[in-house]
Amino acid sequence: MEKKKENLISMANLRFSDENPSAVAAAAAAATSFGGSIFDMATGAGACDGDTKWGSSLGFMDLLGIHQDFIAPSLFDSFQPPPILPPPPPSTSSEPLLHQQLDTKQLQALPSPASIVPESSEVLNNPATPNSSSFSSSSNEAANDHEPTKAEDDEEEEQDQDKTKKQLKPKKKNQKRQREPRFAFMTKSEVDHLDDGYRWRKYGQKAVKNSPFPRSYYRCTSAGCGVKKRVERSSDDPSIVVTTYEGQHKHPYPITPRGSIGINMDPSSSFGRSFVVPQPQYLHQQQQLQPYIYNSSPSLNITSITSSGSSFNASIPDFLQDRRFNTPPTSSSASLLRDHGLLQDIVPTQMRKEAKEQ
DNA sequence: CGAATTTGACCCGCGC
DNA sequence: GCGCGGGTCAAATTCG
Repeated sequence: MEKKKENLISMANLRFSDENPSAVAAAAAAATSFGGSIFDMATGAGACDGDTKWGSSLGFMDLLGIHQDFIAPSLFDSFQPPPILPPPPPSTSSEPLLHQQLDTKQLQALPSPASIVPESSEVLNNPATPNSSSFSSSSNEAANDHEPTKAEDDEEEEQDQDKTKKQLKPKKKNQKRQREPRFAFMTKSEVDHLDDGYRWRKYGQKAVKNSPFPRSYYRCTSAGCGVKKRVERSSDDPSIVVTTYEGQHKHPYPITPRGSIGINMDPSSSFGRSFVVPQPQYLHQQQQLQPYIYNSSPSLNITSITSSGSSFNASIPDFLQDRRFNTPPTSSSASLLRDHGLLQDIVPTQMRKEAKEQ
């Protein structure tokens, strides 16, 4: 139980911000490509009019573009399925997550409401520390970013030591790790590493406490791009893959070898806001896929969290506020986590909705 | 042969 | 101060 909670919490810890739209987009792309569907969350219960709505040329980027306009009190209230999902890449053998099975337990474990209650972030990373808003805590690293002093001081010394010990990263200290905004989402997939169109290089893997599944760490291979991605499987539901993006790509969206994803990231336009979407055919597929894409059952949860309360609103994706998506998110929908990174804040919302709608 | 992955060790922050 | 867990590094290995 605890574990589950922790998992969720950690996810909640992620920050959803406008600072890393590309990451978000990538996430979205990945999610969608997996059939996981970030968006499957949005539609109304079971209603899959998604194709009509989503069918439009709205791009992921647009959808995901985290803008500052979003001010909706409740993300979910205004959230609806995105227009189109990129065709699932062949490489990913995503299985139709027909029904999300995020553990209800987990969900239940999370407190309540959602709406953007900044302070509620308590549960985050540190269940133990209540007031340390998780948000801040999880992002505490980020928070710490501003304090180079000590770090720098120690830095030199430490470096020496480090060297002596093992020539490991001398730099680390300097930069006192600044955590980029993170964006996490859950997808149901057999494949751990979702193909989001970007090139990733795995640089580490760690066993996850209380989970039989390891966590893999990836870094964008593009030079100068420090975007990282963390992938792990939910211990609760092995079919669920939790992907966390950190940072934003500073380069154009790479051309997908598979050509499965037609995303056109135009660096000049705020990093790929334009998303070229799929062929009509896909739409058809979509319908077929709908069950897991728009399915009312939450097959996927998007969790996003903003590091700062203020950023919260700012970080909300356009699509969330797009009037095109008028239908309230449904139960099934994935939960969008944002906000102080409290998963609970989000999940609850979802749940609430579900309750309502049902 | 270069790129990507694996994997053990180390760093770092945090709670106790 | 110590232990734990998350995150990262980099040498070794594997793959294309």
